[in-house]
Amino acid sequence: MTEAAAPASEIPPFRYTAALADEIERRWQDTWEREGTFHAPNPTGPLADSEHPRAGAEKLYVLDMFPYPSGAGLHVGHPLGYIGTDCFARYQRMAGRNVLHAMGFDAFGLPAEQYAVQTGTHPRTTTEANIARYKAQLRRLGLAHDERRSVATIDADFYRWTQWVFLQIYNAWYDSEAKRARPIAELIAEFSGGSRRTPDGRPWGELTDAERRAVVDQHRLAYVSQAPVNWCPGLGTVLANEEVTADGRSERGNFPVFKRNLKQWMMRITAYGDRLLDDLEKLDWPEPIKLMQRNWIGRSIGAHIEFPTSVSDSGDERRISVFTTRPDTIFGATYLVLAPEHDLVDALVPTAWPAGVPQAWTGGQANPRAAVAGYRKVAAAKTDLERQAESKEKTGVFIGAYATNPVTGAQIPIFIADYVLAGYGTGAIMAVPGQDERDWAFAEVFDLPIVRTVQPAEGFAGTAYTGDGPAINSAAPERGLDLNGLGVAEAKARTIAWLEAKGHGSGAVTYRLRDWLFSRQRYWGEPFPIVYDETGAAIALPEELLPVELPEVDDFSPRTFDPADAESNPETPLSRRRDWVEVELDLGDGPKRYTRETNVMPQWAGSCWYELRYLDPTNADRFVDPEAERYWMGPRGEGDCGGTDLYVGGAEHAVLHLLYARFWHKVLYDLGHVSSFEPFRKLFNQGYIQAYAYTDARGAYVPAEEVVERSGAYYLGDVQVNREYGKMGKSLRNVVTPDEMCAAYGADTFRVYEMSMGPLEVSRPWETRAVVGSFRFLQRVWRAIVDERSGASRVVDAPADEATRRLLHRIVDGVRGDMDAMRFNTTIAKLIELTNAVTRLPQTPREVAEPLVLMLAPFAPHVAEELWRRLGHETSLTYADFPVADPALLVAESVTYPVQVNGKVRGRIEVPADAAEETVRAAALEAVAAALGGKDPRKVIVVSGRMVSVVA
RNA sequence: GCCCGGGUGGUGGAAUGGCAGACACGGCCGCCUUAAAAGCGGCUGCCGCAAGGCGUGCGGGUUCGAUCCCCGCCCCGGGCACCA
Repeated sequence: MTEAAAPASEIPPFRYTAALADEIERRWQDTWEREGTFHAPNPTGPLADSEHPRAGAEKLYVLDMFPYPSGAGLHVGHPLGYIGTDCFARYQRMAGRNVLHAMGFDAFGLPAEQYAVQTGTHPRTTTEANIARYKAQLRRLGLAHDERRSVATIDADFYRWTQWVFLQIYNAWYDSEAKRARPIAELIAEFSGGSRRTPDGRPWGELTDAERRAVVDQHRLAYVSQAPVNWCPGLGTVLANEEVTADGRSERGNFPVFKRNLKQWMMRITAYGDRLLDDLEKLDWPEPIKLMQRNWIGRSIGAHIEFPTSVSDSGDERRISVFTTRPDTIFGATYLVLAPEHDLVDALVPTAWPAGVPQAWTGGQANPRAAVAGYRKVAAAKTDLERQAESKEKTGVFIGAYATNPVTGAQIPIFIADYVLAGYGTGAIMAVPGQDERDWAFAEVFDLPIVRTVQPAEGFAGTAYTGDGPAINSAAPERGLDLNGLGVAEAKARTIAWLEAKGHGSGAVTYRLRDWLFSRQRYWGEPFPIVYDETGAAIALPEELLPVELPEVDDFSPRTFDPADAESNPETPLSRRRDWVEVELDLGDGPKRYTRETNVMPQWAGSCWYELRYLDPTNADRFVDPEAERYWMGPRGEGDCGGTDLYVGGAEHAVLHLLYARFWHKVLYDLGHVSSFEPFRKLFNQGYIQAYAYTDARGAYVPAEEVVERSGAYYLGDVQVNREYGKMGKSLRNVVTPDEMCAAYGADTFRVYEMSMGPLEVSRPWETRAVVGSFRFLQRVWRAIVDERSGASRVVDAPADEATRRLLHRIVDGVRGDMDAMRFNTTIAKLIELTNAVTRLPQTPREVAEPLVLMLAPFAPHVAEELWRRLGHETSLTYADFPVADPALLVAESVTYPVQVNGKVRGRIEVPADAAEETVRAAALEAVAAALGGKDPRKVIVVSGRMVSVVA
């Protein structure tokens, strides 16, 4: 032994160091895996276990939004929510519940496909390698998942059931009377039995096969439509409305998106608009997320009103149907506006201007047809961004035709203008400038009449008045309608009744929500279980032919185009595999040749139902066993929606994933496949961990970990750099990984740090140098129980002193409350408080050491298991009872009251906890006698157990 | 423009009508050490030598008492955006 070895020996041999943490953590991770510690028993089936300590216990289903396994691996921000749910799940297990917590992978996605296009590596190869890496990183964090239940959406065993759910949706229709989906066979039965009328009234038996199929297909919840869709040439695929940003670009890649009429698969989510909206009431979700869904669905209640038009050149009588939320303002409808692309425009435009048309209405054109064509051309050339920028400036052109206001009988001009959208309502409005800002602005530009039909409030100085008030100028006694004096609500009801009685319209509801565009021209997604026959009709494959496996291809790329080439057409990667596309099948009428659907499903498909597969991941006969679903997700009584007990993830999925998943779940509910009618009962949005990034004078990012702060400025060496705050990312050179933190301090320290840095729902900056505080905390806990020099126990069986015992029970009580409410940061603060108190004691009483270790276990499970063992326990603490406070010890013996005089603390008194109010009052007045200066107080308020306030 | 969420020490945050700043980082001082690191202990909102005063974005209000409730404004973050 030489002198050189001395420094190392100065660290006490049994100190809780990173090396010891690492050893403990890996050992316990192996033990948990070997013993299947976190397996949650199902009520029946292969995952049932009647011997399990929680078999038959009250259940709790805790769910994370499962990740897309990206090639970059995890940074410290990613596992925040996962650690949060893990701490909560571990606590709930100790509190007696049977907790289901699993982790899977949303593994179809664009990045692996784009990588494949660049390198030729199969997306499956990349994705599976990424999943393996994620699993290793997550395992290192000690997350207590039931690993038997892990699924990946790319596994054929999984997507077989994604395809199966698609078939359920395809083979269903929405019965708007019953307000639920029903099997398509029941619709066909109604048609053939004659209880339901065919669209054109002919008996079902007289329709050809093709006609029948067309009628049925019009009702399906998944259908092919030739409709305007979002075509993104830069990505080579179409996109859902939800995937297009407000300025008309793709959310992913930021490429321009164009409206094109293309044949695509759609999902009839609009049929569920009402229920998706109304059932939000049942959900325990953050209010802002509910609001975003409400806004996205955008239900408007109003009326459809029919306006007869002047007879067109062709001699047809045409009526224009408008949608309005303000039928009560119909007396003020002084013109109509159609969207430029509205179907009726061409039929209505006459060849020549009527007499006396103002020059400003004509767009400077010699005849209406030229005016319409000219306006359409200008409107089409505008990008969405330009439209927005110019949204204040109203443009339009008169089409040369007039309509009749059904209530006033007045001839009112018809315009086209781009402020009316083809895709909303009927694509036409009655313009009421008196009560609508946009109509007012348009009326001013074209000098159109403005009639107020609601008396503005006293002192109103604006233009259009949209508030409530009595109706004015709204009587047509000769037509049987008089609204004058009525409030808005009453006037609406009266008008709708009149419209319906006279056949001029009816009450109506419209939605902003559009049907969901469900096909993508990509490779790396679920193939559709659909083939086409020689007539081009779509035919669903029978269940026995599932899964339709994704074939191998040489070229993973869809054909992409110049991002600005709006006239290009999609071409799918699968369409190039002709030997896969052309297939011979016997679908009941002998072997025939069919062509496969070559689109694939969007990335959202797998995430629409994965939470159900966790419940019964090995089931080869059903997507989920009904009993397992009822146990884990079933309603908890009359009116309850059921669903997972907790769902944690980022707010960025507020509309997309959460709306689609709710929709699928409701279809499955209607068809009797699940007992819950909402998938996620409680939603919690975790915040994000963000980071500082630094740029030098050239704007290039410099390694964030090498930057130091000196007197308020930031330096890399001697060079001053500029600080930015935002995401963590490779290109920003500010990534910190959980792996680095585990190596430097251990997973337990990392977990404690992430949970202690703030409330789970709040975003906050990462600060590596602060992690040491959590490390010191765990070292103190360790030191309280293990002697650093000898490794011997410092725990004694002698009882704790009264003060320590009271502190313990107060902390236990607080910790329970905090854990139930997922306030992990304040829980940890309390545990630190207790630890700091114990640290000051010469020895650690067992009656404090054991509950401390148990309360620490959800956050630092490895070191807690290790200490639990050193405390003499032979089994894992996973199912040990979480400490309970003794209520008798929560009542303080004496209370210190601050005494305020005129709102300022001027003294303190200590009195027995059960002192009468008079006693407290007298003691308080005595304590502040000096401040009162001999005067009698005007008022004395004694807040029991809190404080005394004296008004001098 | 409209709708949400939020502004508290040098930093992350705590307290939701009752002693503002729990707990932690950082900083300062000390112990240990030849020294450094680690660890441990003390102090640390601001002004002031002190007594004391001031202090939760700004202005007002309710209250014995307001970070908390109400009204008006400013700033930051998010969502929606001609939706009839």
